Formats: sequence, structure tokens, C-alpha cells
Amino acid sequence: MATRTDAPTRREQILKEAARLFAERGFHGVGVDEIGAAVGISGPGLYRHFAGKDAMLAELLVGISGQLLTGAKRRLAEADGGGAEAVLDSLIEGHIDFALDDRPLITLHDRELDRLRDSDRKMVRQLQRQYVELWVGVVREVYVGLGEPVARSAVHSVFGLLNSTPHLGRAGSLPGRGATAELLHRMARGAFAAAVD
Amino acid sequence: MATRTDAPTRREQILKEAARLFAERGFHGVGVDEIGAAVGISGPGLYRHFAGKDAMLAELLVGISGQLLTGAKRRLAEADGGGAEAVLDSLIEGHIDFALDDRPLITLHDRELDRLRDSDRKMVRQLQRQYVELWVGVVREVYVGLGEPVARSAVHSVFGLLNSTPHLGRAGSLPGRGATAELLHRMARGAFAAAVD
DNA sequence: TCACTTTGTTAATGAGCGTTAACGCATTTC
DNA sequence: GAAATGCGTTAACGCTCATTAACAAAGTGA
Repeated sequence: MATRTDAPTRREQILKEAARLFAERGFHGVGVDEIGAAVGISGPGLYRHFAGKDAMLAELLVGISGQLLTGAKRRLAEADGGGAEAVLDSLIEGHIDFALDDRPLITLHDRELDRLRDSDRKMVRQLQRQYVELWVGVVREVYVGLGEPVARSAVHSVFGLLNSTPHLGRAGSLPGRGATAELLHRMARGAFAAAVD
Repeated sequence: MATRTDAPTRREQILKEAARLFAERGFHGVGVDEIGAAVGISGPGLYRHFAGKDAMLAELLVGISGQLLTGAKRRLAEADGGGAEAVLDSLIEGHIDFALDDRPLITLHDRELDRLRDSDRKMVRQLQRQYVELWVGVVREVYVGLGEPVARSAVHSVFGLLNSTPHLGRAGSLPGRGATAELLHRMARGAFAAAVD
């Protein structure tokens, strides 16, 4: 895995801060001046890097959905031959990593989707749908008793469980990152197992 | 149980429609004219019933948190003597009923909290905290191996799971309300059980 | 019947905010 | 070294939108 050591570009700085602010106070709750201030420039300066406030949100949401889907496809391919169980564990692990490392993005992901232009929103929804369907396939391979609608509901519910990380106290009240990840992983598997009945 | 047959008061109509609109497009995404139109009057007419837009949101959020806590306390008292298992099942059932019947409110509940005045926000947070702690107590009675921080994380995560109902396809793709409720219930129990390890 | 409250209406106000205009200054490029 | 380009700045514009003002009409009660 190639870890990048070069400094983040200005666009990336802006996106990161915008994500944090949008997650904290909502898309309409944040002004461009505020986003600018967060990266050390002033409001209108942002327009050298983005067409507008909407464009920032769009790039964030499309990026998130794309990353999730790409990662999931990669894990599916990598673990090929390792059995469905291993793939599911890998999917869960990947989603947890994302939920723990990019809390603001997780928050945005299902909160500000309606603010997008139609074309962007369709794109995001399609990526999300593919991601869900990929999970549904793997889950049904592991838990063979599950019908498709039930499996889909179960997947959405487990996403809700995994995406709860923003609500887990921000401070050091957590049992540590590793322990939290393990706990979430166990609970996800337990939830799926209980779905089968 | 006394079911009310009298017509809803204007205040209630407004709150209901405001909740729906806020959930759909976010607090800042909805104008007072729109809320007014939803109940057949025009924007400024709302000010005969509420001090302002903020006041509507505040009343909604405080109301939600209060109802949840009150209901939980009632269930705890009613099932007294029935054992911790029965209480936990009752809590889960109550939360699911709420999540299924009042989806807009569930959405608002953790989405627009920051828009409140300090005093209101503190109030809501305190109600939420009491609700969580009540659950934590019951969960630790049922699953005796759970430490307090782990139990609290588990409770938050299960809330995430149960509150995922808005993401389950709005149309008839669900397996029906009863089946969905049962599925969520089983998954919640499974998640808690898996948390213990 | 007459005052008063309740519940609306439309018009005006004023603030906030996204966006654009106009300009400045390094840094690169030929 | 001159021109172009990248990346900022501040000032101004224009629109949206919550809120208030001013007014109207329907009940209500003495």
C-alpha cells in the first residue's frame, strides 16, 4: 500500500475542513467565509478552487460513495477463494475503519444528500446501491437462510450500527480504537446471525 | 390506554408538518412560508402559535427526548418483577415502535440538535443521557459480563441500528411492519449478545 | 351592541450569505 | 525581462428569508 507523504493540496485542505464543518453544523449552517477561515484564506478565495459551495459538497459525497464501493470491490477480489466468511469480515473491517477514521464524512453521507444537483445525487445513490447490493450478496452467502429483502434490511441496519461512531463520546471515554473496532465487528456479526432465525 | 379522538390542535398540526419538512430538507432548508403552506396558512401566521422557527424545533426535540424517556421509565416500572430480560425486550419494542411510527422525528433527533439555544440543547442532552443510562442499567443486568463503557457503546450502536428505519426503502419493499419490527428486535438482541464476549 | 381576543392576512424591514467584480502580487515561462 | 498564470484580497451586488408592522374579520362574553 502506497502511503502518501506529500503535503495535502489546497483543494484537499478545503475539502477536509468543509467536511468537518458541514458535519458539525449542516450544509446550510456553514458560511463560505467560515470554510475559508478554516484553511487560512478568506471566503471568496475558495472560488479559485471550487465552482461554488455546492461543488464542494458534491465532490465530498461522490468521493465518499466511490471510495466505499471501490474498497469493497477490492476486498471482494482480494479475498477471492478465502470463503464468504472472510470476505464479510473484510467488508465489515473496511467499513469500520472508514467510520472511525472519517466520522465527519460518515455523518454527511446520509445527512446532506438532498442538497445535491439531480445528476450528482443520482450518481451518489447509484454508488450507494451498488455498495449495498455487494454486501447483500456476500451476506446471503454466509447466512444462507436469508431472503433478499430481509438481507437488504439487515444490511441497512448494520450500516446504522457501524455508522453510530459519531455518537460514541468524542473524548477518551471509548475503550480505545482497537477495542471499539472489535466491539463493533462482533456486534455486526451478531446482528446478522440473529437476522437469520 | 386513552386514545384521543379529538381533532389535533393547530399547534400540533404545525409541529407535525414542521417535523416532516425538517427531516426531509433540514432545518435551514425549510422556510416558514413552506411550513405555513403545509397547514393551510401563510408564513407569518405561524407566529401566532410559536415564538419563531427555532421554537418549533426546540419543542419538537425536547418533546421527542421526553417521550422516549417517559416511555422507558413507564416500561421499567410496569415490567417490575418480570425480570430484566422482559424489561429489555419491552425497551427495544418501545424504541422500535417509535422509530417506525415517527421516522421524521427519529431523523431530527440526532441531526438538528446543534441548532438549539444552549438551554434547550442542554435539556435535550440531559434527557437523552438519562434514556441511555436507563438502557445501560438494564442491559448490564441481562448481559452480566459487560463493563459499563462497553455497555454504553453497545447501547449507542444498537440505537444506530434501530434508528436505521428511515433508510429502509420507503415503499412496499419492506417485509411489512410487523416483520420489520421483529427483524430489528432480533438483530438488537443478537448485537447485545455478541457484545458480551 | 360593543369591546376584546383569536387568528389570520399582506407589506415592509433588515440581516445573512453566496457569488461576482476589480484589483494586486508572486512565480513561472518563453 | 516581459507576459502570463496562479492565488489571494476587499468591496459590492442581489437574493433569500425570518421577523415585525399594520390591518381585518370572526367569534365571545358582559
